[in-house]
Amino acid sequence: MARATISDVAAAAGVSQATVSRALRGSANVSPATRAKVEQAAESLNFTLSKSASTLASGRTMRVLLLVSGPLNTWFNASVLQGVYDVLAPEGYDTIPAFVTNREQLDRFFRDLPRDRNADAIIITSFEFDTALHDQLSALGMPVVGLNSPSTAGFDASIGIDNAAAITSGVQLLRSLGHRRIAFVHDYIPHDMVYGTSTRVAAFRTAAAQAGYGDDDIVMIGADHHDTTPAMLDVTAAGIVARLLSCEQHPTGIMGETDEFTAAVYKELRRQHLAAPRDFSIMGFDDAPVSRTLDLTTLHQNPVELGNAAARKVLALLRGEAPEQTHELVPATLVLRETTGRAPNGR
Amino acid sequence: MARATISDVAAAAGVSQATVSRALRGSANVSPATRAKVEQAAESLNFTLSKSASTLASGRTMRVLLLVSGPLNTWFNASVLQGVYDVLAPEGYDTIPAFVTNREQLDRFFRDLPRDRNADAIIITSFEFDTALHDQLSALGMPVVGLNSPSTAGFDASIGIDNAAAITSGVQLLRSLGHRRIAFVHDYIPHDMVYGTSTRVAAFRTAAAQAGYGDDDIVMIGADHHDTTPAMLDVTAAGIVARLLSCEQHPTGIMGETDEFTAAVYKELRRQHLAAPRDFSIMGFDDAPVSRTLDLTTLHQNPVELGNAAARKVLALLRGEAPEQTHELVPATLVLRETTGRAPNGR
DNA sequence: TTGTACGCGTTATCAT
DNA sequence: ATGATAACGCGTACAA
Repeated sequence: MARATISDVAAAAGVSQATVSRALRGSANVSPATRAKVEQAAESLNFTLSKSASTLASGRTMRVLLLVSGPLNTWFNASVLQGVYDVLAPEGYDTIPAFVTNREQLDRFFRDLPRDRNADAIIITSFEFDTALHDQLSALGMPVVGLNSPSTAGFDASIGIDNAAAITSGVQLLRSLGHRRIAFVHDYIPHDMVYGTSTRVAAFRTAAAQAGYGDDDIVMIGADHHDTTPAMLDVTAAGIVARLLSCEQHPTGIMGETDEFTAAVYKELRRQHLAAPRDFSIMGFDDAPVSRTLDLTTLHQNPVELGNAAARKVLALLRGEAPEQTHELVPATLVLRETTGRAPNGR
Repeated sequence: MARATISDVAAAAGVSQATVSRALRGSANVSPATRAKVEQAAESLNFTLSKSASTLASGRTMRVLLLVSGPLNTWFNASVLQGVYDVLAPEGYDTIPAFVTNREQLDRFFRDLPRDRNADAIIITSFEFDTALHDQLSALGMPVVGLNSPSTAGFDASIGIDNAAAITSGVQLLRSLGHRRIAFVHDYIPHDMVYGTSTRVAAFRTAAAQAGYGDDDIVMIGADHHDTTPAMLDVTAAGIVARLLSCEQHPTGIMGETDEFTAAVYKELRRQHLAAPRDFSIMGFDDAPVSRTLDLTTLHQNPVELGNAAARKVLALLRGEAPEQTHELVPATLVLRETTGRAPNGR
């Protein structure tokens, strides 16, 4: 059985192709009677419109790209995908995930994007762009919405959490608990600056200074490579803890860039027979599931909702409307759990 | 600047459209000289082939659907997606994720799939199908590959882990450690049987029986609802632990259906001042990152590699070849960590 | 409200 | 190896 085409349906319903097209897409100017006839004919012929043919004829692809930084199987990226999918799918849009791992891939991605005509819009998450890239964004010729991008330049709309404010509240928590020396532990920061990892690092620096910590009271320790395999994470964490504990007078307040990373550091700390909050305080960032299972104090964000919001902005832009809020900054709120408490005596 | 079309390139290169098409797709029968001319013309006009137009003309969409059971933001599903993407993207295929949460959505999905002509193949993960669905699969009219599906019926190819063998090895571990009574804790099993959650439950039952456990020595405890939010997970786990500990003589060997679920149960157990492996042994399934952070004994599987393999089978099928192995069953291997040990005395 | 007819940008068939 | 041309299946002015 060859596939039914729109003209088969037209013939079966006794109307023209154009009317079938209008009826099936819920367009106006179709009488209820004809619409019913057409729908029935389509149903009995087991027919739906071909997305590719529609795309070719209309110019709309009904697809939106989701470009994430790094692998798709992290809690954050997967949750954003879920959130985007949730609002796009009911509207008939496909969500096409993509990711790049280095600057070269990113450049090629942006170069091919506009001419491929394979998507109507793009959502870009967690990228740290230099100005050259902002120009590329504008040249894309389609709506571009940013998610947790440090700058709004080049984006038609964006949503993100207020990293700076969140980290400030974290720093202030540690200070109010009496921690005289504090540390920030973070992932590897690649030189080509594709990833957005440095926003929180910078935020910690300034927050600590503002809270009155001197340069000697702050220690920043980053991973020295970018191998994210679980096994390597433990090794990385071990190295970080070694550096942490070998400070002349080691920090007792620790903030981590993400919950996953913090969990590894925390684990190594326990392996050294140190306990939180007895011997130190430690807090993560994200409120990922692992922070719950560890009762880790953290800063809450909801990537599913960020994805929802980004997708809604895309939809508005695609309709030619302005999003309710063009550039939105939502707070990440402190969640107190069991790993933070008063600084140990004498520190 | 209007977009360049294939005929613009043809004109610029001084050849016909047909030749441009052949040259740009790396087809045979194009002289190196013309190919170079064409490529250069395309480059200078900033041209690439339109996927939609190609699809319409050729019938190939260069897209494959990935249907997962449940949300995309679980470790397993996100990892499968990553694995599929990794092998499909270099070949020029888009990976389109989709998921359904109940039987009705699933039926509609399958009904619309063949007539939408929006994908060349489909990968289906972790679904428990009844026979009616197997027929629908065959009627899809495109390659269908299964991933961790309990049966191979209806699939053109499949890959999955050997749940039964893995669970048997887990049960035997507990028995060899001296646990006289054992329990299996698992997620909610919906009545419409869309999810594949029952495979491991059934496997545990038979493995326990074969290992010599009597009916009174086995306790199965499932969640009584399907709310997977992190906060509810803790509540669910609390209920399960309550039931576990209020048994006449409670089991000391516990297996969980997944690491995530097991982690929640384990946490509640610790909250009751019970410690593993001192008071009980507990093991998970999957070797998800959380099992590492908890040093949880578990059964290892690698969903990224499963995704890779499934995608490779799709590619083979699409080329009209037979996959290297049509139906593949890979072992899930026991990973001994810190939460299992000899049964407490007197039990 | 409905129909006519053209165009969307390729691929594929058949010549040459 | 290359060129002409007919599909591919739909959207959309424009006309009726």
